[in-house]
Amino acid sequence: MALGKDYAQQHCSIARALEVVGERWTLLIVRDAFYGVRRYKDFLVHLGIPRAVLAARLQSLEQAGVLEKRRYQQAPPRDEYVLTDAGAALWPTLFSLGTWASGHLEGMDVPRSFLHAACGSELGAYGQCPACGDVVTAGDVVLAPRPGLDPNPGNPVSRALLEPHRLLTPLDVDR
Amino acid sequence: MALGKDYAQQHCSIARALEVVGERWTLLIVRDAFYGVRRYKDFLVHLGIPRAVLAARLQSLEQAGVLEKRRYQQAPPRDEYVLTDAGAALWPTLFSLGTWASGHLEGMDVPRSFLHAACGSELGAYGQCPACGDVVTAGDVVLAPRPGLDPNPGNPVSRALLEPHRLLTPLDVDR
DNA sequence: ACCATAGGTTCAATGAACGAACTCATGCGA
DNA sequence: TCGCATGAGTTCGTTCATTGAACCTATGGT
Repeated sequence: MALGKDYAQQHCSIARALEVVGERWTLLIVRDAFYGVRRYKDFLVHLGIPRAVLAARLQSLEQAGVLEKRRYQQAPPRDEYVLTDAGAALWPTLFSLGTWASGHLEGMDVPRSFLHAACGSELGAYGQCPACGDVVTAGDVVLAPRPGLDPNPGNPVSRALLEPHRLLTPLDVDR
Repeated sequence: MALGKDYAQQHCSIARALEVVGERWTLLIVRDAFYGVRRYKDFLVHLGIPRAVLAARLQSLEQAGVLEKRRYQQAPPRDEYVLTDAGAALWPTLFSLGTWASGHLEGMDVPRSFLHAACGSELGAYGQCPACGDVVTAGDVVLAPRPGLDPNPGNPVSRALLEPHRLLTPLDVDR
């Protein structure tokens, strides 16, 4: 992409990471993938992203090995995009980014919380469970809405996310 | 900035974070601030960023409360940009981003390592010290070059970074 | 035969990034 | 005092990316 030309020079792992996930929209797509969004249409309506940009980003994330595109239905042919293991390893980054915003940005009311699936307690700094002491990986995290989240959103993906949902498991969008 | 119009709708802490640090160059500027870069000129030569973009980013990071601009010399007037506490709290994000790239991107040879200043061991997942078990904050991290890093870089900032350097402490660029 | 749906691609208009040149305040050496 | 150098920007024309609307294709349903 475009970041490449300059960033590649940097010879730094952070710069290399940003080459892959640093473009506009990219990390939001990855976030949605953690939330269980898998289909083109669902990314589209949930993010409000232009179609051309979504297609480009899905393709580059697939090439980078973050997402895997796989056919889940033959006729009509339908593909879904699922996080690979490498993609799922982005969870600490995404979690700390969200935690940072919750704690350090003005006027943030935190709309959702991340809970340890095993015990239900809210994850603390560095994604640790304060009760168990475990560092919790994405598959053991439950995303739960909090009061203040719009109870009647306009798109089916947001509606599906009104109920607690385990990360990485597919979201049942069509009720 | 430009991301705002769409991202603001998202009512999600990750989206809010990306509003502040999600633009091109922004996280590399923050990374350099952790490395001890403080002056306009040094950001410029180390990043190879267009001057206008750098000026815009420094200003928006200051407004967001990530960087503090402060006068370190009256005549001629000279300012430096230093991470605030809120800015320094971005360390886990940056660290996990770098860790992710080191572990999951093709053909990454890791050019630098992050060590726990107290004991010298290399930091593990989520920025924990495997020896002490402590979660290490940015101020207790030493950035150390590894073999393979260009031994004779073209700019003084990269030259200064050839020696181990504690994060957040000012970099002595002029030898 | 007609419409709907999922997942795209194409295209003109807009906006952001780029890089070179210019500005301005100051210090310094001759 | 003149002239040059330095740091920290701003200005501006060109290039590149993003946007949103329209179009396309394959299939299924009625």
